[in-house]
Amino acid sequence: MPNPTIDRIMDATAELFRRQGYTGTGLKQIVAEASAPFGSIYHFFPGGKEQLGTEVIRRSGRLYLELFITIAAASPDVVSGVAAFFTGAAEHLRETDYADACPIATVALEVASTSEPLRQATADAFTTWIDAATEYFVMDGIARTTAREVALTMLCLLEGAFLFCRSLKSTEPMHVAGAAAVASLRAAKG
Amino acid sequence: MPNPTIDRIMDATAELFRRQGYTGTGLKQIVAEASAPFGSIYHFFPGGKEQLGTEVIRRSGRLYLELFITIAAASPDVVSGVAAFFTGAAEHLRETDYADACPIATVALEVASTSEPLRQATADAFTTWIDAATEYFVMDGIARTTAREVALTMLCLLEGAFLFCRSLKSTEPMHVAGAAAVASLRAAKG
DNA sequence: CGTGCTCTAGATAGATCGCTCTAGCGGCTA
DNA sequence: TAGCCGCTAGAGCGATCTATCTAGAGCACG
Repeated sequence: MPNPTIDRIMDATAELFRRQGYTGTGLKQIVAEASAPFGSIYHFFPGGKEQLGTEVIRRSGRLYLELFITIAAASPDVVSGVAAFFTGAAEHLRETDYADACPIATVALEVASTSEPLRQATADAFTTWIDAATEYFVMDGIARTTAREVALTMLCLLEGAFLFCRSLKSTEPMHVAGAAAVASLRAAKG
Repeated sequence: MPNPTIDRIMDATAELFRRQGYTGTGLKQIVAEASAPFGSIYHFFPGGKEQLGTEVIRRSGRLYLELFITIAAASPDVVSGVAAFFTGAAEHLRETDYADACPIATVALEVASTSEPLRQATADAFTTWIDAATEYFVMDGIARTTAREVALTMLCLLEGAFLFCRSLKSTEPMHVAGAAAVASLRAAKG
C-alpha cells in the first residue's frame, strides 16, 4: 500500500510546479497545500527541494506519457489520436482557466541553466515522450527517421501552443498547432 | 540621451530573466550584474520588481521582433527568411551553451497564473510577433486567415524547439522545427 | 555661493526562503 | 507491558528576498 502522505506531497508539488514553476513554489506552500507536516518532506526526500523536484518531474513525465497512451489507445487511427490529444489539451486549458498546461515545461525552462540534476530529469522525461511518439508513428508504418521528425514536430507544436495559450488566454494556438501536427503527420504518410 | 544606468539594469534583467526566469532572479543579483546601485532600481522603477519585469518584457519583445525583421529583410524570399531564423536560433543556442533562447518564454510560463500585469506584458509581446509574422506572409501573397495560421504554427514550433533544445542540450529539435515551419509555409503558398 | 533636483549609494526592516532540529504519537514485535 | 521505529508535528536558524529609508555626490540655475 502506497504511503498517502508522500502521494499528497507529490501531487501538490506537481500542481504547484506546473502553475508557478520551481523557484516560485515554496516548501511551506507545498506542505500547506498537501496538508502534510513540514518534517515529512525531509523524511521522504532527505535531498531537500532538489530531490523532491527531480522525483516530481519524473513522475509527472510518466503520468503525462500515460495520458498520451490512453488517448492513443482509444483512437481508431494515428491521425485522429493526435487530433484528439490536441483538442483534449485545448479543452483542459479552457476548463482550468489556462492554468493546467504542460506539467514540466515551466520547470524545464527555469532550471535548464541553473541545476544539472533537475535539467537531466526534464530531459529524461521529454526523451521518453519523443521515443514513445516515434514508436507510435513507426507502428503505423512510417520510417523511423521520418517518424522521429514527426514526433519532434508534434511535441514542439504542443509545447509552443501551451505557452501561447497560457499567455494569451486563448485556445486558438492549440487548435492551429493541432491542425499543423495532423498536416505534418499526413505528409509523412505520403 | 538615454540614461546609461537604466539601460544597464534592463540589459542585465533581460539576460537573467531569460536564463533563470522571474522568481529565480533577485534584485540584488540584477544590480550586481549591472554594476548599479540598489537604490537606482526603485528610483527608475518605483513600482518595484513587477514594474521592472513588465518593462523588461516589453523591451525584450521589441528587440526580438527587430531581430526577426532584420533577418527577414536580409533574406531574398520568405521561405529562406524563415529558414534563416531557425538556423540562426540553433547556432545561437549552441554558442551560448543552450542558455540564450526565447527572452520571455520562461517568464511567460512562470507568471501566466500568478501576476496579471506580467502576463499581459508577455501576451502583448507575443501578439506583436504573431501580427508581424502574419503581415510578413500576407505581403508574400498568402490569404490573411491562412497567413495567421502559418505564423502561429511557426511560432509554436520555434518556442517548442527552444524548450526541447535547452532541456536536451541539442539543436536537433530546432532543425526539425525549422524544416516543419518551412514545409507549413510551402503548403500555404500552394 | 546657495538652492533644488536627479541620481548614486547602501544600510536596514520585515517577511519568507530552504533546511535542521527535537519531541512525541501510534502501531509493531518481543 | 516494554522497546523500537516510522512518521507526524512544528519551532527555530541563518540566509536571502523585496522594499523602504536616509545621506550625499554631481550638476544646473539664480
